[in-house]
Amino acid sequence: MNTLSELITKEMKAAFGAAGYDTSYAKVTLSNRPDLCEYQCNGAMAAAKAYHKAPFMIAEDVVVHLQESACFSLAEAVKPGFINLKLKPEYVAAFLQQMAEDEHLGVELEKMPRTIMVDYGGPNVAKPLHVGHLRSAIIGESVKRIMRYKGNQVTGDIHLGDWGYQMGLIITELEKRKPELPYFDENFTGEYPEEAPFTIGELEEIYPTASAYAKNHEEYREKALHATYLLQNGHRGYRAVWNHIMRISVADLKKNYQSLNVEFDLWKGEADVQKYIPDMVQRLKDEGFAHYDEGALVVDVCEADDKKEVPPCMILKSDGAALYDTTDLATLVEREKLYQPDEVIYVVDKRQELHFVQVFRCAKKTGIVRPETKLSFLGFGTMNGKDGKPFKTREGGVMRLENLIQEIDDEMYKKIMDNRTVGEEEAKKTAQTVGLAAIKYGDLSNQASKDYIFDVDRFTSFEGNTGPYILYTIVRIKSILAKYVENGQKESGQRESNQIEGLRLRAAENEFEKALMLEVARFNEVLDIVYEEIAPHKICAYIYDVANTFNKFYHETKILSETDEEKRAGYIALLVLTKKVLTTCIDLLGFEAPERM
RNA sequence: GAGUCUGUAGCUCAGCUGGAUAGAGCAACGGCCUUCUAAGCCGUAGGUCGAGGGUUCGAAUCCCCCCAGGCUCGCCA
Repeated sequence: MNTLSELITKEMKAAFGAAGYDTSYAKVTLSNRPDLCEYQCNGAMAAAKAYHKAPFMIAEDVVVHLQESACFSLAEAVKPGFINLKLKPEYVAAFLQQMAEDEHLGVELEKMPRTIMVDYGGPNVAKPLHVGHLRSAIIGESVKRIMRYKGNQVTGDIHLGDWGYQMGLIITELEKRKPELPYFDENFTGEYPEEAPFTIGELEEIYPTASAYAKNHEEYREKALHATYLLQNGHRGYRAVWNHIMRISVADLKKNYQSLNVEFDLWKGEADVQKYIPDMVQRLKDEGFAHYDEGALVVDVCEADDKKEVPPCMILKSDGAALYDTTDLATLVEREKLYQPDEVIYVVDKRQELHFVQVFRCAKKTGIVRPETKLSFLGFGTMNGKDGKPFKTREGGVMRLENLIQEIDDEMYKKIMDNRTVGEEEAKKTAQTVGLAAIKYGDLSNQASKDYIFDVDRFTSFEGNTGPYILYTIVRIKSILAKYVENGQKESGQRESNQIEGLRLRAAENEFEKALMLEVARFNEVLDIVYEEIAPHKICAYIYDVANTFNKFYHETKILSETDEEKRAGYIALLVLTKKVLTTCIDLLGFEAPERM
């Protein structure tokens, strides 16, 4: 289905052509002067030079051909050379009707669906999630959903950090505490216990303890490094411990991500791709891509038009160990082998950009991915506190994600209990739903690539451009629709479940209704832009506009008490569509609306 | 030092493939609940768009140059 702008532009092109001007000047855009018109065309001014003619005259020539148009109620030439446009209410209503009947609300699916992998999340096993993990999860989830909505085959991969030094630390600390465990008995040949020797709580305490201790105790550090080495080289007991760590930690991570409404299709990690490294390294050597430089094995990735020197991609350290370049390349090896993605999107901290430039270039150059595979880096900025510095707890430590969420939920719960008389159970659940929306909307309404300030007070204040405001608007609509159904049942005594579906949109009769219709009609156009630019924040901007326009309409219009039955049904049809647009959008952002709040 | 991003109202942010009077929200001040949820709506006030040049009929937007700040710059990830 075309967008409204496309349809209008088509009309405008015909008019430009009929008036004898090139149709490329006929682009119509949303008006930036809503007091004057709904849409506008600035092409006459651009065309003035080419035709050696005053812009206003060109505009007048064009406008003549628009007077009989089926879609414009107003088409006038103004001052320097603007063409101001207003749409016929019936035209807009017909457009919305078509949209309402379309399964995808008028959004065109990708004609050539692509296989896309979104690499996001990236938590480290055995370390608690902290606020640093929040943005990747939130943005990545939204990106995944947006790509999917357009009809692509999308896979979300969490890319666990499960193969590093932290594992050696945990093993070392565990051995120190419980040396009697069979994992540490070199002569043990039996079955290791199925039960893990620690709980998730202990695990989370072991890592920071060990990490801190290692910093001050060289011998301990050496031991941990050695343990890491042994683990990576197949030490049977350590491998068994590693399995325990993984099982417990992943279960906990799943729980945490679930509470964020974040869902991964793949739970792959660094450990999964270690097996590809030897062959990959060998091939890079054999085919002459890699060479030794200062003792390390590297692949040059600088290019002729680089403005600065791009350091080589490092494959092996001087001591022969793999590092993160290696792992990311091996991950691409596996992805190519198993999934052949057309595109891989990395949703990671923007400070890692150089690393990914190196990896992407190396992967392309060495044929790890096909030349046509698109590798995209979607870097996000830092989440700062009110002071503009990276977000910390009051004590200056790293804020755990759970605590942050809890803090927001508590605030929300208080607010809900203050405002309404809802049961405690419902209030608790609603608080979580609204709290999550507050956090996600607060994040996603900013451009992903920029740093932003996470202000708990602002996000929990729930006024203005916030997630809760959006939810409140949806809840209002739901409430009206529910009452409409209820009233209908009372009047007719019937129990039709679907009274609000299938009602026809009517031409708007007042400016508030029309404004809402025009806003809702922009949905497919906005989604195309969001998709092309991978810009979730534009969804936020859009639904904020929709919510505002709806609330104005709501304020000016008596919906349920409207006596003209057809008119009332038309309102309901509009509300149903508005609700669909809003709920679809928040679903793409990764949160949902409660029934009441 | 090099590269890169950012600088818009007191605060937080849109707008940036050039267009009419630079938009929101918060904070401040003033209105609107016997009527579909006032977590709402309406209004007032608040800006030499970091500075200076340039291109253009027209610049927050494009180019140049400064200023300020963030981030990155081979053996941690």
